[in-house]
Amino acid sequence: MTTPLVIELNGVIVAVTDDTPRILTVKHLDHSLMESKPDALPFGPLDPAADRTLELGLRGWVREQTGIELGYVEQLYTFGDRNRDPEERQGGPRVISVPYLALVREGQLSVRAEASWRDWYDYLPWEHWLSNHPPMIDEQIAPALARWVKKTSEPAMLRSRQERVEIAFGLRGATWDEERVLERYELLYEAGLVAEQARDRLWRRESRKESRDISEDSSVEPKTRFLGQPMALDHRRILATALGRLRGKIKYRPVVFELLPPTFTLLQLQRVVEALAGVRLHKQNFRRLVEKGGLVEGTSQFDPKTGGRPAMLFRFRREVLRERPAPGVGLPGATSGSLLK
Amino acid sequence: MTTPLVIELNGVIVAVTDDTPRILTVKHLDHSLMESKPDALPFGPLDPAADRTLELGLRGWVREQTGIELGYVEQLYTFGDRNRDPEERQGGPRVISVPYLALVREGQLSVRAEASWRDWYDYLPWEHWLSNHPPMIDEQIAPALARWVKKTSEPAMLRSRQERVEIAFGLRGATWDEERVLERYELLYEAGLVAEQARDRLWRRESRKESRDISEDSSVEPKTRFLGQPMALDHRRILATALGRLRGKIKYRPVVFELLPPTFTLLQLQRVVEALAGVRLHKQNFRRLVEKGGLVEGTSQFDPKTGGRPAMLFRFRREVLRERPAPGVGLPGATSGSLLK
DNA sequence: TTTAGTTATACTCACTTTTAGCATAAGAGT
DNA sequence: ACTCTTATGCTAAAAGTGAGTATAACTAAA
Repeated sequence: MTTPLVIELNGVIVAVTDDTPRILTVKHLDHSLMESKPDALPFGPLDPAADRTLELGLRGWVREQTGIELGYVEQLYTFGDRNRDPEERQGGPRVISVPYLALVREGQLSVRAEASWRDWYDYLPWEHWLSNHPPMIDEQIAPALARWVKKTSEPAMLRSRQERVEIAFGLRGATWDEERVLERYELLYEAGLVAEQARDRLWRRESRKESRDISEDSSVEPKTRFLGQPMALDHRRILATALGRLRGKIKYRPVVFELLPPTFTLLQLQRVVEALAGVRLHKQNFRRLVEKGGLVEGTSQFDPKTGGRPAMLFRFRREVLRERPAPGVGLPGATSGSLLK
Repeated sequence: MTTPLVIELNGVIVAVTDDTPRILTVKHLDHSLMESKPDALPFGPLDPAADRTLELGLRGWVREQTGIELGYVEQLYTFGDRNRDPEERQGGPRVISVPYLALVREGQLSVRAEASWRDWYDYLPWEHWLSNHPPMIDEQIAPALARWVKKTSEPAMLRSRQERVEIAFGLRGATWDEERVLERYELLYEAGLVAEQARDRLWRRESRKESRDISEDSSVEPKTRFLGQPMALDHRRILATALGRLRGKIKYRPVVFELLPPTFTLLQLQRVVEALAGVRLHKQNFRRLVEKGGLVEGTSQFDPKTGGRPAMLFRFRREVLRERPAPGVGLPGATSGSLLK
């Protein structure tokens, strides 16, 4: 008698419109105790007999649930911890999920009514540094995490938690690393600051058999409101993985262009990068970098609707792939040093 | 009647000794037509009932097959294309494989007799640029790939192949990107330059049912010897994935130290980086970079066995994690540009 | 005990990149 | 004509990089 196994495919479908990064969500029938149906990513199981590749399976589910035919797609990670899906506890199969990141141009698509575009910072508001250091971090996150750190009595664990918190959230002089999105989400989850943790705890209570799963001090924060909009299952963890990956990738591969029309102004390009990285950039230097770096080339067309002087329209310069080893847009602190003899 | 599904866990276990990167292999019982048993990575199926996480499952298999208890471990990718495992064609279950990269310190380990350490460049010799541009590239690979490119008649396909080849192998003025290891292996596979492709083609012939799987022009090169040592199943593809990932990662995360003893000389550190990247570095500048970059700190101990002046022993400086967003060792061309406003 | 060979480490110098601005250009609206 | 807005050109100072020279501290052979 073997335990059945299911591979679930998830799609994090990203577009940037109006300088806002958005993801495509669907409604999920949740039999949980959460008030309303939480947002979910498009997802569905792999059909081991019919789907020739994982990616094709994913494309099929996305087509069916949202009406979109995906272009650029990239595998993110494989989550396989037991009991990520609560149905597993009620005798369901072991579920392994394989999420994909997909980049599309929102304007050129129409989606099913069941699906809708949401600002991804609604789910991960602490990642939004466009205007400034989000006050939420100092006002809610830092104190709550400090309490959580102190909840453990073991000194080694305490130091480890302390270090994780400081590095992840750039506290006490540590520098904020915009790529550590997943680390941040997981800390907030462990510390009980996101609604999903409370939900999963309830499920854990219900199925008392595995009481050791209830870690002694991962408890719900009483006075803190939960942070950000929750999602179904572990979809927010997947979203965090996607955001982290994308923030990393734009630095060394020209993926931003998947989110832009074939021709665009440099400010449009900059806004997309900023929206993803969650950081504001220096306009003149950005221009110099992408232009001199050979990443784009001017068409001789102009965009008259800029509000000021018309901007030249640029296009992605494919040849850069031959010329430079890691063509991306670069972000603060990217200078790491080169040492060829 | 559902098709059964199996998740296979693979470990690419890396150590660097004598300035040579090595991987741990085991013997694989292969019912194929290949002369002798090909080398394999340690691997085994996930037990959906017993293994709480994928990583734990992997650690178990590695322990059993090699006698090693793994430390640093990182998931690589999930390969799910149908018929990667030839047994699938003979009615076996659908196999999805999830490989992990593990870094260990070889000197401190003793492994089972069934397992053995192999130079990873034996399997991927074209990646070895330590002494110079490997002659194999110009003498065998470039001409063979050029023939393969021309085998297609469709112009779009031809251009696409041409571009892939040039970018992957740094031909015709393109720059060699040491991270594109997987791209290179896959090109060689498609072009029939590695033994695995010939083997898989034979299997494909045998099970005639799916004749469309035989792509018209992915044929075995007649006059060329196959390149590099073959491995079982698709383990060489997995190895290529691992090498590419590791070459990327040393640049922005301090993973090299997982391969070194707690204290080491700067030359030891440099040799490990060189072994992985397959590139030689400038000694004085390397020293400046890791020292000023805060990646290491001197102990006041010295290593007397250097052959010349004794070298100071250094240790990894953990605090760098707080200070710098992406602490790694840096390689040629890493200057990408930073644009904070 | 020189002397040659080997590795370590300090320092320099000529560039190149990056940061942070200033300044001008070319449109729209009043 | 004036103001506001966005685009784009340009530059000085600071920081970082690539390639070497010079010196130090050891071992082993002459």
